[in-house]
Amino acid sequence: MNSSTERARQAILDVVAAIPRGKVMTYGAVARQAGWPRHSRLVGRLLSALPAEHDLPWHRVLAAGGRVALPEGSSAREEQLSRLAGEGIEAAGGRVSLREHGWQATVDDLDRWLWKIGDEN
DNA sequence: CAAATGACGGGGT
DNA sequence: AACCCCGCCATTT
Repeated sequence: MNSSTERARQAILDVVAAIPRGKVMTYGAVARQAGWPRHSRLVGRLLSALPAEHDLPWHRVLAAGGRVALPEGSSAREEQLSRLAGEGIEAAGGRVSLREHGWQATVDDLDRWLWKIGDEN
């Protein structure tokens, strides 16, 4: 297995895991945040092949413009819409308002999460 | 090794 | 807004 790709995988999944409830990020934003610009396709590829046991908020990752990428009519899409609705994210017409729910992690946000700082603050 | 394949993105029409 | 087209990238044919 390719080492650099493996590092990218780790970084990308970390970013996805850090997206707060009620917030969303696009594939491109996740890739850039992970330090692998232009790798938006890789983000989608990884999310499409997640291990059976995972607690990643994959439903918070959307295509450019806030569009739900999963195929129309697929059960996976329904699952995503359901999960989004479950946390107050409206996806009318298969589209989420990035202005309302778009999230850009700050360095501090990531550090706080990575080191689990602020748990009792 | 060339071509095809995607949970993609951006610009142009 | 809806398409189309092309660039992008790891994998698979």
